[in-house]
Amino acid sequence: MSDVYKALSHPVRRKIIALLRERARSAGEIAEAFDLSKPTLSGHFNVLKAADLVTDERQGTTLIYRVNVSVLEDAVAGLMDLFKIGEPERRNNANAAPVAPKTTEGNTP
Amino acid sequence: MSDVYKALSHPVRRKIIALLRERARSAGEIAEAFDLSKPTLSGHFNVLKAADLVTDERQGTTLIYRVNVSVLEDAVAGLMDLFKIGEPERRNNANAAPVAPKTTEGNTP
DNA sequence: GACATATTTTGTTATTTCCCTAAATAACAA
DNA sequence: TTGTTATTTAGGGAAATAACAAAATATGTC
Repeated sequence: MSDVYKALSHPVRRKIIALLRERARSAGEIAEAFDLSKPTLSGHFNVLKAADLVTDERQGTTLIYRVNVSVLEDAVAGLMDLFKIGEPERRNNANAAPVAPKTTEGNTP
Repeated sequence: MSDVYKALSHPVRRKIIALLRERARSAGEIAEAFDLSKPTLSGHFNVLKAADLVTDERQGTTLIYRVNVSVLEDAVAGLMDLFKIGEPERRNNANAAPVAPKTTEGNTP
């Protein structure tokens, strides 16, 4: 799930998702939408697949890509949780109890 | 707004946001929560500031960091828009009208 | 088998990112 | 001014990322 943010960090990959959100497309179709070589796009597909944001299915010689909607929704939910949208943040009590704060992820990447 | 995804792509920066979401903290306080040097954390602060995800305010010799909640909420909204959550995606009509699809961002990064 | 099409993998290069130590800056106290 | 604390900037090295051309793989047709 941490790969999702990395996958979303590149504008080309975000646009690929936007294209696939409209309809499923072949690798070649997607490549036409960019001024990049097919190997470069293929690398972006791999990043998106590693993050489970897209799936591919072979139809003859072509590969059809689709978005994985549930993972997308999880990403939004995770972002909302990260920001705890809804609950107000405390304004400024830096002198409060020095309790170790609970956080979502590990310290040393 | 494109810097936001890049800022969120690193686990340390996401944890910084989670910490600041609990309460405002000084740079030193945040640094204590990680096994990284202060200059390294300072670099992460700069990325978060460039994305406008946090603000800082000097109090004497210390710098107090806070999350910028509105930008966080915008990021969630942008993500929901990217995925058009709510509207169902079309399943497979790759032969549909060849209209240039409207996307959110530019082609050549 | 030989050939064409669609896509990926491999190898290489350039750029960016992340981390560190050392030095610089800012604010304040003595 | 001198010193102390808090934080940043500067410089550099290792690793990751992104791009390309060329070669390899997969599928289908003749």
